Amino acid sequence: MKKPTAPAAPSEERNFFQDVHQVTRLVPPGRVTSYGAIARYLGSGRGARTVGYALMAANLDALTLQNEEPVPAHRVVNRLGQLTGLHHFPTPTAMQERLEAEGVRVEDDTVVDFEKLYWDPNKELE
DNA sequence: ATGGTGACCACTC
DNA sequence: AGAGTGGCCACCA
Repeated sequence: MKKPTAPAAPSEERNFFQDVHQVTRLVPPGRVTSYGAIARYLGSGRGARTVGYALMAANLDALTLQNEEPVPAHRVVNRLGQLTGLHHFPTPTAMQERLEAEGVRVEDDTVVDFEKLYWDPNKELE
């Protein structure tokens, strides 16, 4: 058995993280989703904060994996469509650049037509 | 072990 | 209608 006081895998993510990464990868290009939607989809409901945390870890992980499929964290924005996490990207413009590269218009760090591009895993995937 | 923080959201007054 | 507080999950000191 293992030691309950010591983490089995410090570098490995927890169930929640893995789940968040999975859902984020399901987001189609040109589409955006919100932390709350993912949190709700996972059953966390109000654990949106952890979702954002997982996204950050996902980005760092993507750099580490490099060979694996990165997590399109740039497709995840807050409920208002704002690129709140752009500060945590490798570059402050990486998130916006990537979104625009996919056809998503970003103005003032906010996704234009956010509700139109909004991709809800609960509804789309269901 | 406890407290505080964090890419947030929802409810209540 | 606007503002304030709690809640959720995970990590760090």
